[in-house]
Amino acid sequence: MVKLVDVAKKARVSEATASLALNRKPGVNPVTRERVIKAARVLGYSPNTLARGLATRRTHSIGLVVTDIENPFFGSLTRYIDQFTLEAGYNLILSVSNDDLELEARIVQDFIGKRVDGVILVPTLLPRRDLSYFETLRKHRIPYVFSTSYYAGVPCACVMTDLEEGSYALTRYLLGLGHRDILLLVSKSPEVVPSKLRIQGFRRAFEERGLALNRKRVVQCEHTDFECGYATTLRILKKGKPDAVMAINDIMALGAKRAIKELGHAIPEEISVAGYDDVIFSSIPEIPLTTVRQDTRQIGRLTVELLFRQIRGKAVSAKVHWVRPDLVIRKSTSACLERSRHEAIGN
Amino acid sequence: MVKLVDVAKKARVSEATASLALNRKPGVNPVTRERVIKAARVLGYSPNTLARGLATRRTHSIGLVVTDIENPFFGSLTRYIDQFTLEAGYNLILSVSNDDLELEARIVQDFIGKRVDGVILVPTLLPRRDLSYFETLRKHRIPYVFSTSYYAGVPCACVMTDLEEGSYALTRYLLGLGHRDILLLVSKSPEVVPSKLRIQGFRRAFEERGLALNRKRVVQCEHTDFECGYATTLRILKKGKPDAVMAINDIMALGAKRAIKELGHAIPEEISVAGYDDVIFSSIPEIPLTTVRQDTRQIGRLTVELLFRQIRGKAVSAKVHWVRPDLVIRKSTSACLERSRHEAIGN
DNA sequence: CTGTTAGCGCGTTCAT
DNA sequence: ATGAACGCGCTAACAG
Repeated sequence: MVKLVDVAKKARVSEATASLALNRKPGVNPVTRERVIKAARVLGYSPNTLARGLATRRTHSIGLVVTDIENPFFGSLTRYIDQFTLEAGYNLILSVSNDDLELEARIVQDFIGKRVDGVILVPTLLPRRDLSYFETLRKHRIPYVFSTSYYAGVPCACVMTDLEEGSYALTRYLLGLGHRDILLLVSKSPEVVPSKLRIQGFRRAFEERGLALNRKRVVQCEHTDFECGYATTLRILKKGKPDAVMAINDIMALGAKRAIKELGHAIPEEISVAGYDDVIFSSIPEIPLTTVRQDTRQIGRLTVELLFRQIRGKAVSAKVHWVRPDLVIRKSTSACLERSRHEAIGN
Repeated sequence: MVKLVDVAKKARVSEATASLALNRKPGVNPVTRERVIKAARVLGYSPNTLARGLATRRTHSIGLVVTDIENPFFGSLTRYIDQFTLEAGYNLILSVSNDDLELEARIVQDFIGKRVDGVILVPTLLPRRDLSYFETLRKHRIPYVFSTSYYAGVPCACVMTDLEEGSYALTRYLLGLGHRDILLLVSKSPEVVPSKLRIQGFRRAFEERGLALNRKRVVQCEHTDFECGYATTLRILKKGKPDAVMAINDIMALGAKRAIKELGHAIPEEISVAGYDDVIFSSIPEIPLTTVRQDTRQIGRLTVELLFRQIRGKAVSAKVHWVRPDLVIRKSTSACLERSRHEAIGN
């Protein structure tokens, strides 16, 4: 294992000079510097980041916790966060929490142990009561930022799509098409931010029209995947046909579509379906899903920016930085035929 | 920053004893041990992994390089690799190479600097000539394993699907349906393992039937994404209609489907389409893509297993460990109507 | 400009 | 069973 002292010897300088030269710091003769750099290359020297981190108290790595890396939405977000941190000269350490609160805590603890310079956290879809690791992060003066969602009660900046607005826009659009009996599929814990905001936007659109919101149409699902979207929709449709189905994400919406088709209903003629996220697959001609796009690139960019601002010592207010959602209308939604026979449809 | 010495003081023992106690090593009085552990908890002690790694020369973290984390295929693979390494008590450091050779090299160099205990590499879709970082890995005695593909000329174990076999099975199936003029969309550099093997399987199926393979039907694409699958297919179809189109992955196949539909051809009646990977979206009713499934869980499990065998000091032969592919027949393929009018279709 | 020295926080002999 | 002293590889502060 060739180390700094070996390089120094070969270049006939002291360890300190070798260090300065290799780190391109000022105050070292250009000729000596080149000699050191060459010696390092010849010997195949690769600096030990651990030792460096121990000495400088900075690791140049930031930790990212993601809930579900199989979902292209988070895949895309991860890609951009990785890209932007890399451009800033930092490395990303990624771990997958799999929506498990305890695992998430372990991961963050590990990040702290690794002395990362910052943490980006994509919260799980479960309410977190034990906030102790945030306290540990604070004690260690490790900056952290929420991305995509946040845990209530944690004083921390957050970058996320204005889900309430997106949900509102989508619901308003559906109501405008004459739909009244709209099913909303949310997560297991509806009090969690991503669900809560979507429900709020949903309700706002109804109230705006002076319509009452049937709370029973807001359905909690154990998981937020294809299977669960399918099973839940199937179960509910057997008890009565809604005008439209909105899901918390695209993949659940696709599950819902499957259930609807299986029961012989036409989409969108009989039932409209809408998702959320605008995952790449949703734009494919076969899928044509109406959805609300979340700009992962923008979210990633702002998240990284906010984190680095803190790393550079600047204070960042613990508020939410909202990213604008984008209603994307495709072919899984259309006017509600049944209603239009009975009622006049408002604008 | 509370450190080991602080814990030791609070527990009224020496640093050495505190270390032994916290690491649950033998030779320390159970009572003292509890006292130490409690002191650590009270103080919110979080051991500095850097210092530990420096002292023990083991970091308990392994590095993973992935090419494209937006593709659910790699998302799924990453999920399993993360899971299995975690179960083994190791942490994963993930970086995205974005199919960039130079970036890949930088990432691996960084892993070496971080003194990871092992590296898992998903090679890019480009041929790698500069093999120097493998030499550096060897010098540092850091074990490494290829997953999903490998670079020719590097003595290293690899876990991947038997792509040749999968491609053969799929081609054979299409030939059996009467298709003869089959388009094969591969990557920019056809000499790269994932493309080469698919082409070989393709050819074997043709030769088995005594058919000549029209080399012009093996088409190289700049990228392996939806857009490129779409554009390439569009371009080629304008010069003549093939019986079927096979793509190197599912997402390209979907691009091909779009092009075919856009030109007004029916799938599968006029042109059959098949993909590769069996990404979750391919199973969705709207997509019904015939494809070759790769068992990401199995690949992930074996990859991690092979790496840890090396980490434990056991020798591992530098051969490829093939995982069985699985032909999945859905509704994007069917018998070739045109041929069946003219020729008798073999079994 | 360059060399000397003292930590960074922890694990690990070797005594006791 | 416990403690003192040293080393892991590197950077930073201070001399020269």
